[in-house]
Amino acid sequence: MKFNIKDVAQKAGVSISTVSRVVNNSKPVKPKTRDKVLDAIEELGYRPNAIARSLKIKHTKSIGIMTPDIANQFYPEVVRGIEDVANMYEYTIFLCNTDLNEEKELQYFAELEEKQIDGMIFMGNHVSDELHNEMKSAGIPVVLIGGRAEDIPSVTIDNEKAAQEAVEFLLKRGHSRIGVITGKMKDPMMGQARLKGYRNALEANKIPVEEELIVEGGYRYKSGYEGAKKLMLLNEPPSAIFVCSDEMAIGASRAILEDGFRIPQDVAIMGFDNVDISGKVYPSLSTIGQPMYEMGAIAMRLITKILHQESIGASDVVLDYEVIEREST
Amino acid sequence: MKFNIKDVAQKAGVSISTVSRVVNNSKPVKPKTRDKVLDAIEELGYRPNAIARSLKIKHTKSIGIMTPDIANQFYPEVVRGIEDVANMYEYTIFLCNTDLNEEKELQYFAELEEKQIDGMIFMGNHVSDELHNEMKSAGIPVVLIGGRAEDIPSVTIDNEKAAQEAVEFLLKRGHSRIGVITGKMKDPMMGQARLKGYRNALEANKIPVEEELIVEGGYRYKSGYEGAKKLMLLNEPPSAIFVCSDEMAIGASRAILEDGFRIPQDVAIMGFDNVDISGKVYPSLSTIGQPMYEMGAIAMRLITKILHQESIGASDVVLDYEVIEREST
DNA sequence: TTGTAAGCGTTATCAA
DNA sequence: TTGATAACGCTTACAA
Repeated sequence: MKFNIKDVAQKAGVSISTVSRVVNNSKPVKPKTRDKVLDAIEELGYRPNAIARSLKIKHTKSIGIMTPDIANQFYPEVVRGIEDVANMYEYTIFLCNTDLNEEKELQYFAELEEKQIDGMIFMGNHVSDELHNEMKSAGIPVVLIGGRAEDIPSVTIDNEKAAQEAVEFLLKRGHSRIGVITGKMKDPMMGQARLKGYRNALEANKIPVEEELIVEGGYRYKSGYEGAKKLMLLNEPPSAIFVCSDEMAIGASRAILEDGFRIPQDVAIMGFDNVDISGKVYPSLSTIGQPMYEMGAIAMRLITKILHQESIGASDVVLDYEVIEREST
Repeated sequence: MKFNIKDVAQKAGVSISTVSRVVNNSKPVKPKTRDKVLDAIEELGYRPNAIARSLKIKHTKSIGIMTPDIANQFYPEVVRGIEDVANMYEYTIFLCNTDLNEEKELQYFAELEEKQIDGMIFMGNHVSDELHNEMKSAGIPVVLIGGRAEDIPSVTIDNEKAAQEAVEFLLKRGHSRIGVITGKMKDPMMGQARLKGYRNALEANKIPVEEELIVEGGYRYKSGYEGAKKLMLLNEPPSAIFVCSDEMAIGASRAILEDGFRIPQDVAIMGFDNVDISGKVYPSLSTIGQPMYEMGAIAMRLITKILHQESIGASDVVLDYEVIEREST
């Protein structure tokens, strides 16, 4: 049996307003009547209906998260970061998987907007024009993680600079013939920016960029595996490879080991992300550490700040990365 | 600017009822007036308010998921399975991380119940009495993944049998001194059942169970690492180790490799779960494959069935596992 | 300190 | 085929 505020009021012999007042602690209530109400609540096992409440007060304490695929190594950690601070502020989160599909992004956005979410955190490699419109017109705070879009707060790292440091790290270790397995080139951050960093590093060190050393990957294991195979088949294979995601780097390591090369003696591998597993595999992966948990936590914190109209300083927050040296270099 | 059904009605010059009818396609509407309404909707960019709708119709098309920690290797895949079928049936999911903490479980359950979720999928190693009460009295379908509780539908695999097969697999490869790194012993499935399977296998093969070969782990990498170190320090170390989760198995592998042993020549490793990464690490992990995605998908399917009152057959569905042979054995 | 009543944006019943 | 209107369960002026 499900009871509502009216039942409680009846049972306690008071009006529904006073029940509301004790439930929300919103106005003083005489201790005695408060106790009566509390007893009634207890006895009936009353649970307030948050939907009805939301309808009235016009917010839901729910926020949406759109992630390309929670089953990918990178996202669970940031979602955890989001959820922890969401929970702290008593928000609860809707999770959506978009598969980077614009249709799905749009459809989910509409769905969540109808459900009156108070805010939304978006991860994806690009905000389409249509989605951008939706975001602007929805009238709720949106923050991006790992990407940028006009007029929308974001939390990122400096991918270009990080990538540059990654290959400079390799350069300093004496490598001069360095391959790269990139992200998808249509992805501005994971694709373009990181490749740009690679080029920067070589140019800054007066090393000519050879196109044959650049192979386009994606994000997943398989493309890393294939990319490395390709690279090692070159007449003059690289002595080090900068792989633009850890998952690909693990694939690349496997390919290299299979081909009978040693890591890092024959070829060094530098990853990107510092996904949980990268320190645990053998050989453990040197990589660029992205503060995934923090990115999520900060994004969510941003949302709460906007919601509470605390001034938010710079609305594009750029977090520090770190270069992590492990066994693969 | 946010518009509601009234605004649309006004703009279209009809009553709100007919707007509702065209929005929901619930009753015939003359094509001409339908068009007027559609135009108004378009023009205003009207989005129905699902909260108001839910208040009236008494369901929300939202379901809750409680997971110990989405950042653990195992869960993202099952959550993905859940979400995919949820999406198919137009449900959207609330995600919660409990850290296996009973307080948090209870608190989240109440929160979601107040938000009027239509159903709930629970993952955790145990359903406390209090939570069990809540589940029964909430009046919504609940299904468990990876665990059992009285009167609550569940989807699992036969952990005991799977574990037994895992060690029998080792036995058949000629190992007779087999160590085990267990899950937490207070966990009925990952802890108790899998250890039971280990004992069964040895007993069935008339091999005495030696307590020194049994070390209690947990779930994470570190306990696998430490467990293996301990085992390899024995006067007579095992020639194979059955590790009750892949993440621990990866930790164990690392420990063994560090100690200068080879896998599988000196010691074979058998994991459990078949987490995404286990086929990608080096050496790749032989393991028991749990159909994680399917577990999620089926659990969610169960929810929709109950919600639509389709009869559900057996309410405890036990899925097949598979023993996967890779490089570590 | 408490109660009455209006209203949040829908759906659905009933009449027209 | 359409329109008034009463819920749905709550919060919040306003009055007492």
